[in-house]
Amino acid sequence: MNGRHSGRPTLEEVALRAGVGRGTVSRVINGSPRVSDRAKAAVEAAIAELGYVPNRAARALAGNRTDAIALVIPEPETRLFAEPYFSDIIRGIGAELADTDMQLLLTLIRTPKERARFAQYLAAHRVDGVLLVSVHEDDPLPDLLEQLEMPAVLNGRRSDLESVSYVDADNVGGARAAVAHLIARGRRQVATITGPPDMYVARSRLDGYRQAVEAAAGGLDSGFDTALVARGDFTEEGGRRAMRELLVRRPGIDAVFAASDVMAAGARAVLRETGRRVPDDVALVGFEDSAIARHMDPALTSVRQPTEEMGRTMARVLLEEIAERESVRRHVVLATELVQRDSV
Amino acid sequence: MNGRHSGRPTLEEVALRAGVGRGTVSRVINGSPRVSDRAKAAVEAAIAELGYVPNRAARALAGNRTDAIALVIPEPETRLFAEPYFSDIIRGIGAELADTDMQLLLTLIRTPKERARFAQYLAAHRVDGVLLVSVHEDDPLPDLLEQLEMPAVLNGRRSDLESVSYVDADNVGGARAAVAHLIARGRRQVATITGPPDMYVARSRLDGYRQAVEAAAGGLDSGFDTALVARGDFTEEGGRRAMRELLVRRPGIDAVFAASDVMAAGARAVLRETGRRVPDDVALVGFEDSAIARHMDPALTSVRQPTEEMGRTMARVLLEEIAERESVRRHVVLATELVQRDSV
DNA sequence: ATGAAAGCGCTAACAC
DNA sequence: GTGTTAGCGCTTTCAT
Repeated sequence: MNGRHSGRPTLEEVALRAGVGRGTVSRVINGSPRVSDRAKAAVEAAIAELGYVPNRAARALAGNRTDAIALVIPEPETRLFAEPYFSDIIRGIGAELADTDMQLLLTLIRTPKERARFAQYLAAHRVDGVLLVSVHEDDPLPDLLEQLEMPAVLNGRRSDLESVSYVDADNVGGARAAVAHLIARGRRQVATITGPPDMYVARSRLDGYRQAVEAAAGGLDSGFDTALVARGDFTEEGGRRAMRELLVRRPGIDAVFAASDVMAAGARAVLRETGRRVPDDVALVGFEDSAIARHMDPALTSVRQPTEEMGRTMARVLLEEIAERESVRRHVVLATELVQRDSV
Repeated sequence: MNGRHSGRPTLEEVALRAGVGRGTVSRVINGSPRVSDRAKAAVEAAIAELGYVPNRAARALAGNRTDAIALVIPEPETRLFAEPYFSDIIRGIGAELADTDMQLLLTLIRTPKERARFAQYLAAHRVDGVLLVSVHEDDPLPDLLEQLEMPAVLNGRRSDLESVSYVDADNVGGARAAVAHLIARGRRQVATITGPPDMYVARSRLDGYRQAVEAAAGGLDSGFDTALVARGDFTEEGGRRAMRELLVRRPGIDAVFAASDVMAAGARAVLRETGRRVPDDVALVGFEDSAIARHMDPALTSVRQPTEEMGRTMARVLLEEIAERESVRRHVVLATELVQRDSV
């Protein structure tokens, strides 16, 4: 008998008050159908009167679960992936979790050492599931998760054959729509600035560009032309470099589709420096990962991703995976939207 | 005897392997000095061999603590407080927590109902401490935290007499520096766009403005003049409205200090619409809560807040409060920096 | 349908 | 110093 008692009512006290056994109280709390209405009512009354709140730690210990999921954010990416992405995703996750009593753990992973530590966490089953954002092709975490049979959902995928559940934006479709838009407006030399080719998202957006170009038939000066493709790295400086390259290779360019709005910002700066009017001389459409496009130039057309919805969907999918014991992989691709804010 | 055993080694197995009792293992894990070097070595070896990781739930249950802290974010604010603030704070907290084995719980609070639910969490002692951002004057949470004697740290304060621990930026000093800068550059009619007067941060920035104006003596056309003070609400539209008002009241304004960069953006738009050149005709300095200033106009001077450091400091202060049992309140004010990016 | 009882893995008090 | 033991509050058989 020690004085550790926290002062909060326990399940046992509820049972006493309701005049039932602890097992019954537990069943009521967990919504078991095997309780009489009478007992259920008594228990619920007792819970309300006592202001009983189950002890999470005890539950976790006895039930071998944690009622918590982790959102893993590779630190280097939090800067690159511009900020609204980050908070939109979190908002979405939060919205989905609101009615649950799942908790959201935020895990920033900066170094391999921290990754190792997180792997320990996972192995020790300290969370019921994991949400991963900005996953790189060579990220070891998804495979680890799979080995551990830990429910997990990625935002984006590592490749076409992604084996782990994921929620992704329709990058191909978004890019295609953007380029088709430019072509429909009469642009005849549409270039593109891509992301690093080892990122699936970059390849997808390039695919979309290519599809639109190839579908254009005679609407363009040429078919798919590698001279109109410049490689960026999703940074503004990368966008600048790519734009300069493009202007050297094809000075007559009259439109650019950038695989990210940050690169679009870089491209825009270069275009202006070289005396081109944007969007009149050279129209610019970017994939909107951040809100930079909006702030930089509220009139710029861009491909909007449903970031918050991605967050919601990720959480929903993860909860489903946790609920069923089997690991059925789910793949969800959400539509993007071409937000036309200019009259190019 | 049931098959629930998770497969992970337990403290007991470590004890067996090391040839000591469970108590000793526990002492080693928790860094108690009351263990012989011999025993300690044996235990550590066993831990390494078995790959033992303590079970958090069991620890929490037995030790009546959770090794987790919550970061509470009032949902309505996440949009208002522009995004980089948010991720910088989190980055800072994460950095500070990295060497700890504290977990960070993210709690979005959207509605009074959710707040009530969170209060339950707190009462049930599901976290060891709480970090609060963007606290309003009438927010009931800080007082609740105090009643519960739950360690807590705010970012910002509700008033001069804040009773809960807080970490804040030097709003008065930052504003004063900004206005002094404008005056030093020869501006003679410096206006200000404030935030809502029921927010301490807004009042502080106005105080700084006032101090600088009053210190300027003959450097300005007039002393502190309420006609040069327009009220905004930290939104861009609010900045616009305030700027229009100011131009009606004092068309000769040649400088504006905005209490946030979002409002500065609004003001800038209005200035340009009315044919003023920025910064030549009217110089603009804003408090940089977001990175909007940087993106919108990389050359704009602004008052930079050490957001990431605020996050780190908040976490550090909270950990200290948790470590000592007494609740000593700490108040930390971090310096801001005037980042001069133009030559106004 | 429900009470009793056996743990879940750990901490901390207690004895030696 | 170290082993032993009694819980922490809950879930989950197992009887009944």
